[in-house]
Amino acid sequence: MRKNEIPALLEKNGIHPTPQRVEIAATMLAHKQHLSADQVLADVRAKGAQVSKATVYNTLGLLAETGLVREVIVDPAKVFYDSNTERHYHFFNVDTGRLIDFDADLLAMTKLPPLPDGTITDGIDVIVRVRRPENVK
Amino acid sequence: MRKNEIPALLEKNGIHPTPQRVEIAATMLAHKQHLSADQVLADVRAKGAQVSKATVYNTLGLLAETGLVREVIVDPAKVFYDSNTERHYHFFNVDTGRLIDFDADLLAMTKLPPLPDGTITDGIDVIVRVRRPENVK
DNA sequence: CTGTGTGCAAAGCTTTTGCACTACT
DNA sequence: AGTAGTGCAAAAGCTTTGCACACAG
Repeated sequence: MRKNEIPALLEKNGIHPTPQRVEIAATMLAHKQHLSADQVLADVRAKGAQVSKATVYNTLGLLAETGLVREVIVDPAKVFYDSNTERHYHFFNVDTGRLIDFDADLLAMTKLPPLPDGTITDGIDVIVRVRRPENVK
Repeated sequence: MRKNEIPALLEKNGIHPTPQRVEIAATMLAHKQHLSADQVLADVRAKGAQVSKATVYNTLGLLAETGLVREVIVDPAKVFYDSNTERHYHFFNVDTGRLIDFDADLLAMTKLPPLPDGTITDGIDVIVRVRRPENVK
């Protein structure tokens, strides 16, 4: 996604495109990637933009609400934001902290259990935790 | 599990059964349940035991390492510890923060994608996020 | 001039770390 | 006395909140 398309995209999703928000969204949406909040902060600062950590969090929250990015919760230490919004699941390498996508079609989930009463599905996360073999603890 | 069985259980898993650890393990393993660290702390304090938050964290970490409890990461705000160690997955109600087990057999996962090179599976988490219908944002 | 919306400093959490202390050898 | 292991106060780190400011009507 090119940066000059960002303001229109934000507007279309009901987000007022301020300079900080455009910068943050441009960083997130440049490629399909997984970034933590402080990686985003480092990236936008590296480009010379002046943004606070709080604004990064708030903006990523907005993007997540509108579905432009997705929160991935695998590591207690920090949330990842994923700019790949297609149906997919994740490998999480517990040794390296690295997150890798895999297409939802590669995992056949044929039946689902009955949902708790009075609820509807909001999303399904599948996390395959992997590590290197002979991992000496 | 009865409390007087706890010390032997800990010992069998290579954990020296100190009074604090026994108290924490007894709370966790009393029923199949999901507790956060500070719920555990509140419980053991309610029983009159004198334990610090740090010890609760360290002990839950030990229990998780030996497989007596399982970490469940669904909520960025806090980790849950699950005393149900059988194969199962989770519903997570995003409105209430409530976590509900469902048996692994209720979800048929017939194929798995090829793992990243040089890794082996460490575990698979499935989280079905649910919410109440007509949730007005 | 008033009201809505934005960005950020500061506060609030959860979790980790380093150290004093204990309990054995 | 020396050593290994334990519990906790304090530190660290991530995330949220409340407020000052800016801007539109």
